[in-house]
Amino acid sequence: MSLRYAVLTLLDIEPGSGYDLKRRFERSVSHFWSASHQQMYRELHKLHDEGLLDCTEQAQAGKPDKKIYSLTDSGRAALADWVRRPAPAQKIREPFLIQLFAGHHLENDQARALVRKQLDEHRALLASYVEQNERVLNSDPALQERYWLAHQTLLLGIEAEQTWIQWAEKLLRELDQR
Amino acid sequence: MSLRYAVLTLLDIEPGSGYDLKRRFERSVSHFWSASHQQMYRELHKLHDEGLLDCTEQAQAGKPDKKIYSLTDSGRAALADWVRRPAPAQKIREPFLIQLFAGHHLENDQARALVRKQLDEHRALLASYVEQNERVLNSDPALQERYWLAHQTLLLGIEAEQTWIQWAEKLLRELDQR
DNA sequence: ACGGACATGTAACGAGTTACATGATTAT
DNA sequence: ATAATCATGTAACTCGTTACATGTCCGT
Repeated sequence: MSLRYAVLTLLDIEPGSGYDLKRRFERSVSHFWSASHQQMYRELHKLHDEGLLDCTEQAQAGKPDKKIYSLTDSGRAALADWVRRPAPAQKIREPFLIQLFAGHHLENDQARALVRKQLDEHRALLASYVEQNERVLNSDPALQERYWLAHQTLLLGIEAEQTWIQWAEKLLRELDQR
Repeated sequence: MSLRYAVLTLLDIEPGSGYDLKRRFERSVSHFWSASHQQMYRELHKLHDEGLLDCTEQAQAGKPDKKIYSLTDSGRAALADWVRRPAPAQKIREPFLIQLFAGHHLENDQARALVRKQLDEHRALLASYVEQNERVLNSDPALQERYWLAHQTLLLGIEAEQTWIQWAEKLLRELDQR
């Protein structure tokens, strides 16, 4: 039930098409949500059917038509209502940690290869969050004030990645010594 | 595709029933995986049909019969094979952070209530991980050595929760000042 | 008498992934 | 020519949640 509110939140901040939304999920909220374009289109149709979104088609020169979605009054009401009810805690599901948990099947160098691979991915994530953070810090102070709470989510993403990376680096050092 | 390997891993360490497994998910791997009993039974049936698990029924005095599952040779082979292939990175989906992202719909005290609620839950998680950790540290050193890598996953869980809690406490202090 | 732990399941639905499908424009 | 970006979609499948269903034993 949360995807719909993620979509409503982004469209509330700024209306856009399914394609726009997909990019915004990748570039601005990837530290706490992800969704494929198939999910977007399905969700947008459903929200439109339920009257939470308006849709206007926009012709473009040299590009396919766009369907621009924006919140209706009942969409804004649904979002404002959901936002203040405590959300269910996320359930963690981390395949890599299953692999370590089954680690007695792994040779030392295989374990190191797995950890190094994850470490690369998490370092790349951290770098992209830090970059995003710099863009925020260079933006209009009035906007920064308006989206101050939203920005806190990015700071959590950064700290979480740093913790992860430190843990993995320590683990690699210990694996090297065995 | 990862639930099946989580199930295989736990049954590889020690055979058991669906009910046992459900408890072990809650008590020993909840820091990286969760699953309901319905998922267990479905997955166990599937793995049994595919020949990765053996099943023997065990009558019990005063309790319902148990179906004890254990890995077949091909089950162990499937696990050993999967374990060394890099797993896909987890996709984060955290409903609470959507709520903060839509935080311009929240009054200051509503935001504080949401954060405090999450903080309580994360503190409870941390306490349960710390308790688990103490049980591990008091266990047979030979087992600790055998499951050293598995134990590292718990240490990550603990550090991740500490990071989360520190972030939330700081956020609460800042919300108090506004 | 009632609730909690033990033990196993079915059915329906919602969420997420993978594969397939189409078609224009722009840059190499 | 060929790939990348823009733009929208369908179909089939797996995974995860919620609700329903049954029955025993044990403690209070």
